[in-house]
Amino acid sequence: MTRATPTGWQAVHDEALRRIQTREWPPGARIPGEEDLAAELGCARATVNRALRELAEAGLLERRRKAGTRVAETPNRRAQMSISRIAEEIETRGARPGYALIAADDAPMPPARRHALGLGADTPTRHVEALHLADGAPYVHEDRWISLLAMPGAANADFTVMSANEWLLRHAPFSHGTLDYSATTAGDAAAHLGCDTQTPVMVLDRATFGPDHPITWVRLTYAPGFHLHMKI
Amino acid sequence: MTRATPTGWQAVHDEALRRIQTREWPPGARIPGEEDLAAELGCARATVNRALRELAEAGLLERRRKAGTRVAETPNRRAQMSISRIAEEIETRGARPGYALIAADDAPMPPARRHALGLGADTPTRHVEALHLADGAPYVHEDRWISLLAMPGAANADFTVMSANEWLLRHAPFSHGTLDYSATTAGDAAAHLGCDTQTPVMVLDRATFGPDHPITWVRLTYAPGFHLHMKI
DNA sequence: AAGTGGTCTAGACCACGTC
DNA sequence: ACGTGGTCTAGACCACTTA
Repeated sequence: MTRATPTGWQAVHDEALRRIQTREWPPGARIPGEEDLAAELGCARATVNRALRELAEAGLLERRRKAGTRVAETPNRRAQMSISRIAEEIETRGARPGYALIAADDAPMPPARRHALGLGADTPTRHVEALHLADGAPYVHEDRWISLLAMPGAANADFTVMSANEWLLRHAPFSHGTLDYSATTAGDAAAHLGCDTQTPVMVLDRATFGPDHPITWVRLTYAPGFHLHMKI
Repeated sequence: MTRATPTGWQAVHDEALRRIQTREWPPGARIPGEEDLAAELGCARATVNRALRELAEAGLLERRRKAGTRVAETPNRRAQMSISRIAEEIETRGARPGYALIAADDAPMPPARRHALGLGADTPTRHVEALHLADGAPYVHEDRWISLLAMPGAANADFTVMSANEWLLRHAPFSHGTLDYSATTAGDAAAHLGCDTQTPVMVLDRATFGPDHPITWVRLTYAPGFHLHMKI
């Protein structure tokens, strides 16, 4: 049976989503095969495949060869957030970004952080400490170590005008990384953030790796009131 | 010029990624068109399209009709995290999940939260308060309101054995939602989490919507030491 | 006006995993 | 063994956007 309007993989996607949400395809049920759906909806199998693949990536369907496609019982949805330049993040929040370098030196990297990044004890690093501002107010404190093995150019880079965050985004052959958010007291960053040392703040520890070497480890301590917003 | 091994869209994906990382295709540069790449790599244009589309979705390439494909100058990568049943989240951390209902009643929903969910003042709700445990220790405190307009079945559901979290995952026609993480003091949840009221903790405010109606609003207050881990 | 990516098609072969 | 999804192909038309 052919249908009137549904052409395009998005139409197939929406129709399948509708059937899932209306429980026409209840949780756990096996849905028709790609061939059958293509015939029913009047399109090619590749179009159905594209639509169902997106729904599977979204966690709503589970697909296995031979076993067919089933509606997920307890969908594991994925929340996404965009990781961008800090200045861009501030602009997105409708504020004017500012930046101030606090220190750029050779302060040693704490062993625990060296280990988290998988960096040998003898690998040279550069330390950068800075403050990012939103409309002139403290937004986030950045405490970073950069591997000079992966980024030799960081030894002579000038971080007074361009933040290490942006410099690395432009120059590092970034491949993958980990993010670790937690809540803690402001502690040493309190002086820079203009709050009490006991104030609860959000902290992001991030390790970044290139295709061959670890690149950088950074702790971002956000000012009180920061919210991490995501959509799903 | 044809190549030896590269068949399959993943091979094309990896080859393109390599050229980006080695700066053979430097940031900002325009890369060859799909037709040219297909000829060079010895595959069909659709295969190249699939590969480059994934790289564009990852934020490494920017594609525009007629203008062609360019390497992003400051890539906006997307970090992903899986949103699943709380019990599953606890199992993933290698602990035995536990659950205890604290209260299931008709406590009124605070106006601010009603507004965040976009719920009218007269829409009936059900309130559920519970504690999730990991290896017997407090893991997260759940404070939730469910719209009885969207989920009339919630009025009579038994939340003593199955948490509202899991019940909703199984029964709600979930479509989209927002997540909002922040750091605060444990406050009222301290008693349940076994910590001081002044201890910094991570809080997640989540609003969930179905295709037609708001479904639920929940505040999850995580025990001290909780880390939100993501990969990119 | 023309170039580029976006998508669809019909057919084919393959890989995997269940039966 | 065989059914199902995963992917590739060659060709085509279209949509968007820039020149």
